[in-house]
Amino acid sequence: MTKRRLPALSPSETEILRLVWLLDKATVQNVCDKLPAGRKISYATVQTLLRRLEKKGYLKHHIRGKAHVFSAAVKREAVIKRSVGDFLDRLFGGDPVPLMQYLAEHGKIDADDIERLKRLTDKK
Amino acid sequence: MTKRRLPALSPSETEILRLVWLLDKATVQNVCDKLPAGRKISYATVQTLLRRLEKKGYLKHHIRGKAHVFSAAVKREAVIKRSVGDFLDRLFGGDPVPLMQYLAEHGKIDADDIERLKRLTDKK
DNA sequence: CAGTATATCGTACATTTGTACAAGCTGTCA
DNA sequence: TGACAGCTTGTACAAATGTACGATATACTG
Repeated sequence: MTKRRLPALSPSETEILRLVWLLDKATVQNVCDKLPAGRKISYATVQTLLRRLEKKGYLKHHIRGKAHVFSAAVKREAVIKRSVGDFLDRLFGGDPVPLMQYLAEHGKIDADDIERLKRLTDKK
Repeated sequence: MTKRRLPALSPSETEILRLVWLLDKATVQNVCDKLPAGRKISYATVQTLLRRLEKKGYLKHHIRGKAHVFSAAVKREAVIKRSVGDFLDRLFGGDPVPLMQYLAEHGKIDADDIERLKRLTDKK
């Protein structure tokens, strides 16, 4: 099994990668259209980011007409796992509990979220 | 109230900042000593990172003997809040539930934790 | 007081990141 | 078929990042 370590994701790359995941398959234009309203960033920049994501191994593409259609080259799960892991290490020394507490105490998650979550984990 | 927006933290800076928080007050040497075993990074590099953290406004220092003693210049809480917020935005579009879910599914957090969490948020 | 161990300071430098323009292809529609 | 809208490619470039050396300053120790 080739569990090779892809080059790290930069913040902006992560932001773009998330949108590709969301769209499943996406052209540069598609990604641009999905950018949050306030995000002022040019088509060309999105394109560069997608190019880099592909070079780094996170995306692949096929051609449709004259456009590139990008899609995930590695499982989202795996990327999330690593990103969260790295983040946890850096900010909390790897201990997830403080993060959870933070989320709870700062209203990032509310009672409803907990309910949903409870259902999710119970089901497992 | 001066809620100014400090320059973003880089991953390595975050890593070092966490150690200063942990130590409360720390010299370059102290930080080096707290680095996890595998982390190969020179004294000089740690020093640069601390310098940058101070320039960015996250740390301040006073002198003790010939050494600088660094400590937090802004509340850890505030930094955490922003870091987690940014991270959540980039990777999950701001929705914390998938993150919690990830934590849950990887055995980092179990049903009991969620129960406690529920109580925590209910009480608020 | 002079030497030594320990600090900081100034600086450097290759990469990565964020951002984007300009030039050159290529479907498509009139 | 020829022009045009829409894409990609090549390239650029300043700023941030990760990493660290060499020179200089300074507190202790004998």
